[in-house]
Amino acid sequence: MNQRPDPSRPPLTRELVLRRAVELADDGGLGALTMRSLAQALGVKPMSLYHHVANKEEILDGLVDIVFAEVPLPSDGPWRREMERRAASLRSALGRHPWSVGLLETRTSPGAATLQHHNAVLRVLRQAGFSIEGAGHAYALLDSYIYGFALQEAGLPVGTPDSDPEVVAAMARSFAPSDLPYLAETAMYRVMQPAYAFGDEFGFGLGVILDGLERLLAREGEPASE
Amino acid sequence: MNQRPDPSRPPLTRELVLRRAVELADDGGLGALTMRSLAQALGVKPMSLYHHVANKEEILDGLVDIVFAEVPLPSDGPWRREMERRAASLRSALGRHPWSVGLLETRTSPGAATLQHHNAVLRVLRQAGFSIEGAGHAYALLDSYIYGFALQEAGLPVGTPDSDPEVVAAMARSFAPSDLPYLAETAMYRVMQPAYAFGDEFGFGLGVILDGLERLLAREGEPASE
DNA sequence: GAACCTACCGTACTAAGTACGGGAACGGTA
DNA sequence: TACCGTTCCCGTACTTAGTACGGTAGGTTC
Repeated sequence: MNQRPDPSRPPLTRELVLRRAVELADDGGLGALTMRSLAQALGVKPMSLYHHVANKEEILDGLVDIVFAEVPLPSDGPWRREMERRAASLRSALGRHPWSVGLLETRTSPGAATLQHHNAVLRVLRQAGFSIEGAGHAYALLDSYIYGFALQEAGLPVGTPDSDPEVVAAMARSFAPSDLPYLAETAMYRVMQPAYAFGDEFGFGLGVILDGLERLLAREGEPASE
Repeated sequence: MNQRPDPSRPPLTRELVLRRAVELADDGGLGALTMRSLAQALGVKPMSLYHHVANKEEILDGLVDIVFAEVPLPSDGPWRREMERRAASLRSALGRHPWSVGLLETRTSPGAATLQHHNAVLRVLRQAGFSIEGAGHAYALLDSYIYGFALQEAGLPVGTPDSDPEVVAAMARSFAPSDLPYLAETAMYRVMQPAYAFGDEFGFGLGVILDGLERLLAREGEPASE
């Protein structure tokens, strides 16, 4: 019937569609992102979206790439500092978009930003002196940690503080402390520490890992290994 | 109309429903698990399921707990060996049920098996000499790594071997090696190693982490810290 | 001015979750 | 034997998704 009912609305583009999709997923989760809701958010009818993306799968692939695009590429500083920075930005990007962690499991075709990101990280590691294999080890270890941490954070009820009274109460209802004394002990300890936030654990684990990688790097320097 | 069209079929139970649900998810992914498909697999009509579970959410919660129930509880051996064992079993359980990794992100109410599992792990760590806080650090670090690793493994196309020719080909199509030299380098290296499998990375990272925790434990022994 | 293209929409089909209201057998109980 | 409650199950139907199919209005091209 009509081409553009409201001519003041800018024409749809793939970029615009993806950006709005991110917003919808951010508040409301992936469940709130439907072709219909997305169309409505864009002031458009559902089927119009299909002129800019092939299907919903393609939108989901695009979303992952947008998240990676938000993580600044590491640059030329000392490798350990660069990796710390990257870990922090990646974690915060995953935290800003909690749905992205779940998506990583299913999305198998990386986008351009994702590939560039991987390349930049490998560059830092290689130039720091890691062997190809060592860089692979290091990268797998770092990313496993970061993803896993983000996954656990995403599983917590909204606020980062683990001491959310409702959660503690729900937990207390679900088991008798005497049956699970060690769990109860830790739960107690955390409740008593009003400042405790699970997010603070991140730095600790990252430190352990980077220390380990530093040792690996030193060992790779020696010719003894092979 | 009729109560049980096929009297030879055992009556539905919550357990039976959940077990079949696991099977459906195992082959076919979470997407293949619908109330309708589940009912059909059980030889029953969809609405019958609702007499044993409140809704699909409850099924999903149950699935996570089943996965944890498959992981043997650690026992009284040396903590490092117990943690290695647990890491291996947990990873393999997550690998057998790749959908479970994604579920962890959304499921927030742990089941009985899950709670018992946490308790048993904390017990090992505490009895090994970790402080409450140290055990928390250690646990968060270990699980982040294990979950994250499983997440990355789940993201790989079915077979564990990263050298799956189709994937490599798809990657090669999606970027010019000269633009992403470091990524290309690693991709090449892996293709040339026919034996390379991402799964083999697991032990490396775990070793780094356990080494770090061992040092932490030694440090906690000293009184200097506080 | 005919053919084509771009951007969009209307309609309609299919699959999924599930509310609602039975109904058939079985076990008391009287 | 008649009545009744309980357990397990089913039929129907509503709602919300994704998306195939086939337009249509306005530009663009020759």
